[in-house]
Amino acid sequence: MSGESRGSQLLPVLAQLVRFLRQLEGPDNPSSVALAVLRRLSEEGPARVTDLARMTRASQPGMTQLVGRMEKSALVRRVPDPTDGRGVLVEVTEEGRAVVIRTLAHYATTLDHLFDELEPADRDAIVQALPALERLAQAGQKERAG
Amino acid sequence: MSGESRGSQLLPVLAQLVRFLRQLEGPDNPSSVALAVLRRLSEEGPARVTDLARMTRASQPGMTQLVGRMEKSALVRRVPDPTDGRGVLVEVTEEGRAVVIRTLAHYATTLDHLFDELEPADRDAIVQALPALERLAQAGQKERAG
DNA sequence: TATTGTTATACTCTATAACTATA
DNA sequence: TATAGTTATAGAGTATAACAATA
Repeated sequence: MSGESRGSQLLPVLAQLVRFLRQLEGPDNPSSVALAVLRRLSEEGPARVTDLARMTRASQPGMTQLVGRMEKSALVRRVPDPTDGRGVLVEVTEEGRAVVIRTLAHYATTLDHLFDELEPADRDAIVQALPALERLAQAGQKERAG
Repeated sequence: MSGESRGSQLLPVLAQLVRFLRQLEGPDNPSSVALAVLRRLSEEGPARVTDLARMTRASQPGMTQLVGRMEKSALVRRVPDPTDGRGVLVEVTEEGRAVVIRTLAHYATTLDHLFDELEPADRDAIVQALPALERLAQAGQKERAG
C-alpha cells in the first residue's frame, strides 16, 4: 500500500466508468434525469412538477422545461391537479412507458455484452462489489441531501 | 441466482454512481471533458485541437468551442503551431494547472470521506473490484472506438 | 485535393430572477 | 403571504454543415 488515498485510487476508474456510461446514454436516448422521471411516473403514477424537481435535485423551472420537452415528444402529459388549482400532475404516456422499457433493455444488453467479454474472475469481483458500490453511491447522495 | 442478467444487476448501481458523480462535478468545477483536456495538457504538454477532439471523442467544432470557453477563463492559451501554418497548439496556463490540482484533490477528498463511512468489508470489496471495473470501462470505450 | 480550424446555426440541459395564479 | 408553476433570459455543452486558410 502506498500513501495514496482510497479516493485517489477510485477516481480514475469511476471517471472512466462515467465517461463510458455517458456515451451509452447517447443523443437518441433520454437523459438520465428524463429517464429517472419517466421511471418514477411509470412505477408510482402521476406526480407534481415540484416533487419531480425535488426527486432529481433539479430546479423547479428546470423541471418545467424538461416536462415541456417531454410533453412535446409525447412521453408525458400534463393534467390539472383536481385537489389544488395551482398544481399540475404529470402523467407518463404509453410511449413514455415504452421508452423506459426500451432504454433499460438497451443498457442491460450492452452491459451484458461487455460483461461477457470479461474474465470470470473480473465478473465475480464486480458482482461481489455491487452491494458495496450501491452503499457508496447512497452515501454520496445522502451527503448532498443533508 | 434469478434469471436476471448481470447487466440488469449492474445498471441501477452504475446509474446511481453516475448521478452521484455528476453532482460531484457541480457547476463550479470543470466538466469531465474540460478536466480531461486540462489533464492531458498538464501531463503531456501542448496539443492540437484535432488531437484533443479525438482524445475526448468530441467533434472538432465542439473542441474549438470548448477551447474558446477555456481560453476566456484563462485556463488555456492558443499559440500558432510553428510546424504547420494551419494548426493551433493549445497550452495549459498556470491557472489551468491549478484548477486540475484543486479539482482532483476535491474529488479525492470527497471520495475518501465517503469511503471512510463504509464498512471495512465494503471497502475491501470495492478495492478488490477496481481492476475489474477498470477493464469493464475500457471494454466499453473500445466498443465505441471499433 | 485533403487537412486544420473556425463560423453559423440549432438543440438539449441547466440555472436564477421575475412573474402569474391559486391557496 | 406562501406555494405551484411558468416565462424570460443566459450560459454550458454538443452536433452538423458550410467555410477559410494552409498543406
